[in-house]
Amino acid sequence: MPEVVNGGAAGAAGASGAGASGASSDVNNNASSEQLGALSYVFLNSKGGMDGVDMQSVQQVVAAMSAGSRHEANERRKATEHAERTRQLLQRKSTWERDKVAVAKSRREVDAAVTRLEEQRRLSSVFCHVDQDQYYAACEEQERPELSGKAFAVGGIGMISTANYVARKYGVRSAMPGFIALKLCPHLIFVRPDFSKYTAKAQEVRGVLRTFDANLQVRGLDEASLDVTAYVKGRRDRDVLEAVAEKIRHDVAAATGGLTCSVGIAPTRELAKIASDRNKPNGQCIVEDFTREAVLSFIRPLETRKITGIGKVTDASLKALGITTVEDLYNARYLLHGILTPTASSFLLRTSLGIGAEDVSADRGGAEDDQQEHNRKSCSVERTFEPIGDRHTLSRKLIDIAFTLSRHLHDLGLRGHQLTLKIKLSNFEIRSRQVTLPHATDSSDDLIPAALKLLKAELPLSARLLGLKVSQWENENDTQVASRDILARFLQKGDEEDEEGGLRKVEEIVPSTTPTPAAAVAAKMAPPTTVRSEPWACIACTLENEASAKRCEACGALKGSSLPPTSTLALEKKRRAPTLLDGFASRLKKRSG
DNA sequence: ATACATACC
DNA sequence: GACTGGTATGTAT
Repeated sequence: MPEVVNGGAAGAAGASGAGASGASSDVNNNASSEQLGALSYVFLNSKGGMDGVDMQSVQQVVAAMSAGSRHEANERRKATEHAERTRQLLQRKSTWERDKVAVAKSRREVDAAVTRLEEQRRLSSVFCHVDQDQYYAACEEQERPELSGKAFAVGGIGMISTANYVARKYGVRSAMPGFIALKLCPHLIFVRPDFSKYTAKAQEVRGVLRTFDANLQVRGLDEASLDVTAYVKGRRDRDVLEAVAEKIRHDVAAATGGLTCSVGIAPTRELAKIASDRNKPNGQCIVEDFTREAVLSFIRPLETRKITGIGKVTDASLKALGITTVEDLYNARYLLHGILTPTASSFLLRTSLGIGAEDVSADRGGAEDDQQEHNRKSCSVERTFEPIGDRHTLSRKLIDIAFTLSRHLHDLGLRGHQLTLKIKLSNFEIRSRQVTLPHATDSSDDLIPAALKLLKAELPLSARLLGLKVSQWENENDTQVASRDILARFLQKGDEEDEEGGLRKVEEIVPSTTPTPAAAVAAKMAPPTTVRSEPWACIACTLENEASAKRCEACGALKGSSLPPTSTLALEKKRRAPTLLDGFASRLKKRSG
């Protein structure tokens, strides 16, 4: 749904304390890394339940805890890139401003677009956004009443998923590393996440919400967007809508044994979501009344960061252009149209008018509108670990991931044509490599060799994360396929015993006593005493190896068994990433040329 | 078609 | 000391 404005973090200045003062577009940051000073982390954005928090001192703790780390170094690297892109953005701004022809053209086009958008504005629908409060934490507290009133966080020392409201008073937030949270709140209790619990509760909640809109749209485990137009029979009186919001909150709490949620009601899904955040927790907000004027006065003063789709980076770019609020966004519409991509500028224009994506039916190709199930487009598994440079160890990790992914695909009844390897280097740089497979698959027999090949091409390196993603489903247009495949697999169940342990470690998959069928066959064909020049398939990772190889080239397992890894020096290749703003420049070139 | 960046929960 | 995991999408080449 959302777009990307892209551009620089630059905002550097703003960091923590007092916002960008006069902020008038003179942002002359030569962003040397020392000048960047305080880095901007997502979890430093004050959010619900953090009203009285001294963000200044939270910021200091975060900075102190991060100082000197590889992660911080990476953040600085990114900040420098952002600063450069912002510089280019401002450059293009001034070029555009001096080009009177371009400015005039922009005016014509945007004015026409605004007219068109206003024609499409619909104020007759009633949307309701439901957002569970501190969801994971609420689920946990329900089962462990002794946590009540105490500061706790769902997650671990590495990363926090959800902080309860008590912990938030200390500045602890989701997406914050646990060790930093612990510094902010020394008595913080960590609770291990239990997703099956949250999923089960989410189903209960959805059951309730479906009585208000059978076609609700879910967003993660703790959010849903409802079209309650039919439920309210088209009425939009304030008291009717307040009553609906109250009923939803009441019904959800009743059905879940007390889980609370916050509700927002508005003429678009986007506005309803923003409204739901206003009186959190356990509150509700109905946008004044369903008129153009009410909508505009609701959004105009909002900070751009409140808009779903405008994240940290985009927000910083907008700030560099002197844009802080939605009103600023509207006032800058000609400029934005002139210097951003059409997708980005039209998203921002629509947003600044408070017009919903659903009103602009052209986007979605109206016909296949309300598909019952959300169509998943990819399935992925990724794991973080202590930095590893040894290629055999990396291969084993990757094989484990492939088995897990295979099992997930299998459970979903999906087979894909595309395999993507994701690598996070030990310095936090992210790399991805993709192949198109000869046929759609969900099998580890296909995934493992392909994944290992992708990895091998990148070696040597030292990584802290590996991930695999499968996408591009077979028979995308055939909805029958999935269920047919599930049936097929059910019928072949006997063949799948080997696969069943997809989660087991490689070492467990290769018991040294019992040779796999492949190894047994290999043994018959080539007795150990004879050195036969036959290629062999590695038992551990299935890769075909040269006859002369004594060990698997990919995973290092000894021919006929698995083997402990040997170490390899970690070298990280240096690559130049093209930036989005480079692209803007070339697009402009095309235009004028 | 592939690689990278941004965003959301 | 320590900074996630899963999915979608936009942009460039």
